[in-house]
Amino acid sequence: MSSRRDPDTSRFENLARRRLREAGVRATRPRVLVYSLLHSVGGHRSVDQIVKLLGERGHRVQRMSVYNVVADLQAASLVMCADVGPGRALYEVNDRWHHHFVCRACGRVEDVECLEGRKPCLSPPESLAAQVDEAQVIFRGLCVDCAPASRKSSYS
Amino acid sequence: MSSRRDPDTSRFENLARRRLREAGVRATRPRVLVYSLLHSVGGHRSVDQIVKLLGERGHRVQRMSVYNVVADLQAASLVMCADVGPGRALYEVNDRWHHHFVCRACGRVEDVECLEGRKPCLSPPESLAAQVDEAQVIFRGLCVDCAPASRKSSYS
DNA sequence: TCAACACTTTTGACTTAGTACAAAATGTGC
DNA sequence: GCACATTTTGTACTAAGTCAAAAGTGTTGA
Repeated sequence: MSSRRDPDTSRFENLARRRLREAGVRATRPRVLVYSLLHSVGGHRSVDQIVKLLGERGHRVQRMSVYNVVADLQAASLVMCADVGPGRALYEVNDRWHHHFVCRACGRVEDVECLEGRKPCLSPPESLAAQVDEAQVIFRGLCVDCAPASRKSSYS
Repeated sequence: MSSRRDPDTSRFENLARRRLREAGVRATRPRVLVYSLLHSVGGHRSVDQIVKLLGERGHRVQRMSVYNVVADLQAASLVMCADVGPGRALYEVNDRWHHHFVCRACGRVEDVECLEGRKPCLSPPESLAAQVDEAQVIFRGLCVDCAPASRKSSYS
């Protein structure tokens, strides 16, 4: 039924189905929908935003299902949770390892290229006797849109 | 009244009062209590944990007040919010700039020394045309207590 | 292609985290 | 010590995430 709505959508969904199978997870309806949505819209999305975006496209999926799905897809390394500080969790497709910049003023999140491009890109001090498999960096400051406004007050 | 409970407590509270004044914020009861608590117990504490810990010490403070207090103290650079991923915000005293290690299994948070020791310790790529004032790193993996347990399954 | 079965989704209620606002209280400078 | 603005308190509310049991669906093997 969804294949008749939009040619692009079905293309994304077929890709999603294949990727899911390859990763060893069952290609259920919510999983295909969530994964292909994240692919098509891009960016960093919260669970409720995913539910809303799918709803707008005519796909009713439960909130709880999306919570399950993102957890499963994260375990399968198909999506990743963007560390942007406390608050609600944001998810994105896991293509290339990267970091994030968060604007203090407007909350906008942008990707920051990782020089390494793969997971353990920074090494923690030896003293931490544990196995570390990833190091996410959060850059904070003011984005190009917000910087001028607050710079004005610094100059006064 | 609190000064008669515990000699150490009043010492922390006097220190806190002085620091608050120096930072230009009014030394109100909740602020003094929260700040001296964070100093004395150390570690990374959520708002509700702070309310509970204060309650156990005989100080009743509203949850809402603690939210206000940590926001004010953060603005005054007296406490900082530890970026440990989505979920509730954790606060700690702001002494030396450092990063965090979070255990995937038990959620434990540990401090990781920052080689620089002061705020913008990593530079973002030039392409991000914005002013960046801090870069927090979150190391994820398994802590010394959890590592052996899951290593077992990797070896099977 | 079909049936069986385990794995997922759905549902609704519940816990936890954080916010809004107005009234009461309190710290600080004079 | 007073006046006044700043904070705190209390209550109610929204948002975010979890739990558990029943219903439903994808996959495997015949």
